Amino acid sequence: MDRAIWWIRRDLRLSDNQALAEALRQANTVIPVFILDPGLLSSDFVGPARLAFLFDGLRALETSLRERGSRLILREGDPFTVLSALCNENQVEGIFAEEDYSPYAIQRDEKIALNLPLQLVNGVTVYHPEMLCKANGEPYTVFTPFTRLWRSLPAVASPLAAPDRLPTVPELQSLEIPTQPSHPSESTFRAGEPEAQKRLSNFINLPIFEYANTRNRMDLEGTSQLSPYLRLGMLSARQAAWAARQASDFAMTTTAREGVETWLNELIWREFYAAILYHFPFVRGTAFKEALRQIPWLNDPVALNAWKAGLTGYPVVDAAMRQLKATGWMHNRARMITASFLTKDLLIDWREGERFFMQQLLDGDPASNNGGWQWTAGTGTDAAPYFRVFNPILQGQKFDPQGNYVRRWVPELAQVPNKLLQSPWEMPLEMQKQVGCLVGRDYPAPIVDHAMARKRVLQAYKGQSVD
DNA sequence: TGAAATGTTGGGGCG
DNA sequence: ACGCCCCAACATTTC
Repeated sequence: MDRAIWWIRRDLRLSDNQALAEALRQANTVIPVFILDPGLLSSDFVGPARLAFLFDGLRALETSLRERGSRLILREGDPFTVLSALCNENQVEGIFAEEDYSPYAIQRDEKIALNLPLQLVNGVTVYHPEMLCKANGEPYTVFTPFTRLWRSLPAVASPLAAPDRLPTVPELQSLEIPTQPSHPSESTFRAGEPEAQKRLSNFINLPIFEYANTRNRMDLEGTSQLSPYLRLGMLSARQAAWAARQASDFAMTTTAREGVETWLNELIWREFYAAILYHFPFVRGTAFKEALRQIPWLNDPVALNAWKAGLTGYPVVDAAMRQLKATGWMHNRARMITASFLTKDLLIDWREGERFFMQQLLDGDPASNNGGWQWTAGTGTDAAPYFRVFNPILQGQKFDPQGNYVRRWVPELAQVPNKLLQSPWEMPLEMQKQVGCLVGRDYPAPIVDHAMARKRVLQAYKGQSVD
């Protein structure tokens, strides 16, 4: 064909882009198009942080396109309307896009494919969810057999190189990439493919070999922090999995091998939740476990706001929530702790937390975020049992042993001695004065007593659960 | 990818 | 030397 559109959605990269590669294979001229979809941008599952990251990512992509003789066409509106107009006015014969498995995307794409020549190509995950089913065709709902199958599949294909040159794009009208909204004040995530690839290569060069030991430590940078880049496809899942394979060739010690395998496992968790959402789209909004759809939530709006603001009186919870707001990212261990606190200590519906995380996180992904929340709430596939209640004090002591994480994000506690840092209300009044932190004035008293809350949530879940 | 409650063991102080 | 108690330390069970 002569002209095709590369419809960019969550694949803001030129390297290892199977949709772009297929468009280039089939067409002489490829028009890169991104559509600002009001239906998505105004959703309450989107917030300014990720929008700003998206717009910066588009700017970076446009730069890369121009360097190769192409350009980015930015339009706004309902995708079907926009694409129809583009096709009619420019004799476009094909539209190529990376398949997206979220319910909204599936519905949108099915409707478009009825009337327009849309071809979907795999790429959001390494393997298509349809490939990751049991012998009888049923999807997996337990992670362990899923990961066993994932690892047994033919080796991950090597990623595609970015094309050196791209065809010239006809003169088409294009919007300016918005400069609003602004970034979280302390975000360290620079958008764009070059940054993503640099971070990946840094990570597999050394930190990956320590990953098994350091990944749970909130006070260290033990994780790859690649999730925002995977979210918008500045890095492909295949590039990440391929890099892990390369790293495993250099893993000489047991620790190093464990590090690589543990990190790969996290990538497979991402594929697992993508497959869950693909096969069970109702999990967006409904507990996977039928027996846990009637939990008597308290949903106290005051408590919810305290949680959002990082003012619960539990230092590790507050540190994490403030990190989220300030940077658009939160350590995974901290995500589990804050999610457990919201659902189990405060007895607030996991959907409230899911939505807030989607609004705040640069990496907010409908599948992974939903999977994580349902896991913690105990309502999901292969989820934590309902009686697994995190103790925020013990979690802080274990995974922030020197308290550097808490001190970084909750500066009013900076002078509190280590022993009482995770439970500052236990400081004698004399000590509170000495360290300049009166509990109840300079830092909140705990909004709930954990021991009481634990008993309460076990009661609330009891009888709701059959297992 | 928990934590609390309960049970067991074994060393040491002490009469 | 012996029995008794206390209580860490560790293991198991329960939520």
